[in-house]
Amino acid sequence: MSEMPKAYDPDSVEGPIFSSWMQGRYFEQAVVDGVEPFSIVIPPPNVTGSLHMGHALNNTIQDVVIRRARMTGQPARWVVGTDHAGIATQNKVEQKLAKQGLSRHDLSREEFIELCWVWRREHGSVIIEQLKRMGCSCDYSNEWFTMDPSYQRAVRKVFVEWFDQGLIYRGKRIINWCPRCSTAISDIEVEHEDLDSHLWHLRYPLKDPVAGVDHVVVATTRPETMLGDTCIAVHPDDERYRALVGATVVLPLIGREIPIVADDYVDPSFGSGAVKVTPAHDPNDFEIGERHDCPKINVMAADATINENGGPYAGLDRYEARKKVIADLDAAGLLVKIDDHVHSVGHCYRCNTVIEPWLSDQWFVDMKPLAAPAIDAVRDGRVTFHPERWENVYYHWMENIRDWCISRQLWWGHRIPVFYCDACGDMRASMDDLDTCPTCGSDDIRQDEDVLDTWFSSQLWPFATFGWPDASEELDYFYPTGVLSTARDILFLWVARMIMSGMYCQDGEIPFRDVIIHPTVFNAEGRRMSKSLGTGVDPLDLMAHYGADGMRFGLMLQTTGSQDIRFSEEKLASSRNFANKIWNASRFVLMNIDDDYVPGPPEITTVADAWILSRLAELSSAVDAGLQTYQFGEVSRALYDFFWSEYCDWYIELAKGRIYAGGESALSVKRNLVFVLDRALRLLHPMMPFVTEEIWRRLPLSNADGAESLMIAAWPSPADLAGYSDADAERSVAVLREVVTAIRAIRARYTVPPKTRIDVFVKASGSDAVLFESLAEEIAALSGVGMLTIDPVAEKPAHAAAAVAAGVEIFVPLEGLVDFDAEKARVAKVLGKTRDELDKIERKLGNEGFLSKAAPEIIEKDRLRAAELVETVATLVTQLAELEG
RNA sequence: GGGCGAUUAACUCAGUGGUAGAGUGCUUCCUUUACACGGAAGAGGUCGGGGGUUCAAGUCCCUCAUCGCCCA
Repeated sequence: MSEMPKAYDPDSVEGPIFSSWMQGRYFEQAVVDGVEPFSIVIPPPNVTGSLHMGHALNNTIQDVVIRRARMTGQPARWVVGTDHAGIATQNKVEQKLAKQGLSRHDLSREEFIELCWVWRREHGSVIIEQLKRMGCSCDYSNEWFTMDPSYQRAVRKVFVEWFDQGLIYRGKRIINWCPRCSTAISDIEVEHEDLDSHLWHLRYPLKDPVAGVDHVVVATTRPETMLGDTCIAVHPDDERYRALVGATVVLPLIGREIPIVADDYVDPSFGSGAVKVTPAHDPNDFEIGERHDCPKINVMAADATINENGGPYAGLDRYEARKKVIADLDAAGLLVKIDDHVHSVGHCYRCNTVIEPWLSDQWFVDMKPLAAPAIDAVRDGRVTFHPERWENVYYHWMENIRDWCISRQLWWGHRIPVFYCDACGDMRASMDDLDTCPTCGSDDIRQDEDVLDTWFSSQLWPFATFGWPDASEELDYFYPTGVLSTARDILFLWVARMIMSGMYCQDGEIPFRDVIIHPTVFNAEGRRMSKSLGTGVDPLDLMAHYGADGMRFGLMLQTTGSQDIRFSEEKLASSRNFANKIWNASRFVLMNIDDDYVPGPPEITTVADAWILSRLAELSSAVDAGLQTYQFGEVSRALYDFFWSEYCDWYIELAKGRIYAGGESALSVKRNLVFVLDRALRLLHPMMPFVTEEIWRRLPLSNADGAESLMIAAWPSPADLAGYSDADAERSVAVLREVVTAIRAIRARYTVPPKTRIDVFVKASGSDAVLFESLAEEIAALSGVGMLTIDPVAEKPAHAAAAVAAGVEIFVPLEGLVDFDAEKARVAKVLGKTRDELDKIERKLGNEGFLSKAAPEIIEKDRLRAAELVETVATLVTQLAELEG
């Protein structure tokens, strides 16, 4: 066994440990008949992506959950892979082409798709490698991609079934068009942002004056769309315009004659109360246009320039057209006024370009029939959200769900398997590509040009990754999965759709039981981390500084159910220090294990032994329960406190004397040190897999406790350790700690040199005296005491510092050192605080309501506390009097 | 406009009815053979404001304020 370096060095440990896990094939999990499995599917990262803080957090959570499950003996599989990210991947390849002065239209569709595959082979594994760097225990031998051949069959099967059942339909609708990506996107891929803009009031002349009125004023936030206006609408009850309904307006700049119609949609209080209606460029206007049978004139091309329908403005970009339209209207005296106005503008969630509501032919999914069972699954608890409040967000969206636009005008992706016969007009969805029309036999047949939304394929992830649509033992075994962990912005894009499609495709069986919605990681200023804004932090840099364990644990410390994370690098630094602390504690234990050490079970020979084992038992139940309810912050704090503030600060310190003394006591304390370290490392392993594994392999364990690797060692079950619970030992050590701290405080107050032994008198009688006698050795060892005297009638020497701890008085003779004035001030302050507390508690005990209504154990606790406080006050009063005398 | 969340020590945050906690920072002391990525001892909060319920409220209810997010 090699010597342990003085400081833990993640760099030299993480690589070899990870390789050993891969070599041991511990991440792989086959079907085990008759044993309940546990599985997780990773939210497939975008194949073009690289690890960001959201991934780092989310994958740490999944790794913690799956590692615990694996250690409990459940067959555990974590499915990994990437999604083909239609827009993003296509962008990457187009950028590459652009460098050669080419666009995808210079290539055939097939050639372009082949380039996408090449790109994926060359760059698509970046994020998978980064997951390995983090230590994620995914099954990398079974990596999936949403364009895999069997996955393509899954997508096609769902499309064809939904098509045949009428759940998928084609229609000419207003959709969200991204002019940069040159494709439609769905409603939930649009992000709305309030922008400062204007409300332009425009004067539209009437063809013929009505009752002396020769124009109508309309207000608009998008003046350039007036080129496509096909009517003016007013509210039917609006007295101002009643006479004008049915009149004709001559559209300025264009000259088209358009009617004034009455429609309930119009809000008479907004703007002038009259609105211009552009049915091809606004979803509400589309509806008005439908109701009044107005033409839908599309004035914009796919790149958001004005098309030939825009007359003199054809060819202008939408914003140039806006400027020119306003200028021209102004010149014609038709611009009435411009108000400041804030309005909500949709942006593409991929590229942040302003979305254009645009009329076009697209494919949609009718979501309501799919949503109904998925709502029930959450209502009746088959699927549970953590934190629970996200269930309401889910219900709200699902109950108001709208049809999903699934067609994308891209080449890279799952091509829509719909075939049109130009000879007979047949249109059908087909599992197999068609060369001839099944109806008329013509070969004049073509496939739809569009591909499907990437989310259409990734919604199938929880079952397509187990081989569906083929019958599969793995699907039967691992589906439904146990946990889905994700960021909240994916709730609708992904989680809800997985529940819907999972239940549809798997006979109503849900895809996962628990959904974890983890916090969002913001930067220190509370801003969203963004690569383009430079406000992000790179997890790879963090791992380089703090180790993968430091980053993981630092994130876990910050993960609570109630609050987003304002990312604190300090927490990572303290987590790195924590790893080093554990390393050094282990180093101490191993340095003291000599060649003739024989592994064995723990042996309780002192109160400290009983205490640390009791604390271990408590830790195991806290960690086990906490992980099962996804309380990652609480679990990590429990582990931190146990290792640092109990095992290191007290148990190891108490062990030193016994080790140096040798003999039987040395052997038993070594066995306890090893046993507790072993079990605690197991409990910590899911959060800090590397450092725990590295240390654990060095531990001298008995065959019963050993395994090739910590990651497949047995999880310490709370039931196995429950027998070590010992309330008496815990109380005794609490007293020990209080007294030691009091003596150390006296030493610090008078700067007694560390090596100087001091004499200490403890004034205790009865059961107190017995307790102190039993702890005398430990107290002395930890506070540098030469002679400890326990005496029921101890008298305070003249030159002595004094303290009250655990209800007893402690004297430390310090000839010539005591500063009486400082001592008086200190005692007075402590006395004041103690009296305040006593007053409070006595008021409570004098309250009839409290005595009659509070729980008896609470009252008893307060009585004991009051009694102790009374003694403490009396002692302090005496001490103060002596100091003043 | 509707909903959700937050407001606790200088900073970042735990704490879902019974004596206010942690990490970091700060002060003092300590290079004691596990660890200076350390040890010891300290200082520092009327738990955003107001009202209510309760024997008891940081914790439950109402209300206001501020900040953030989502939906329309």
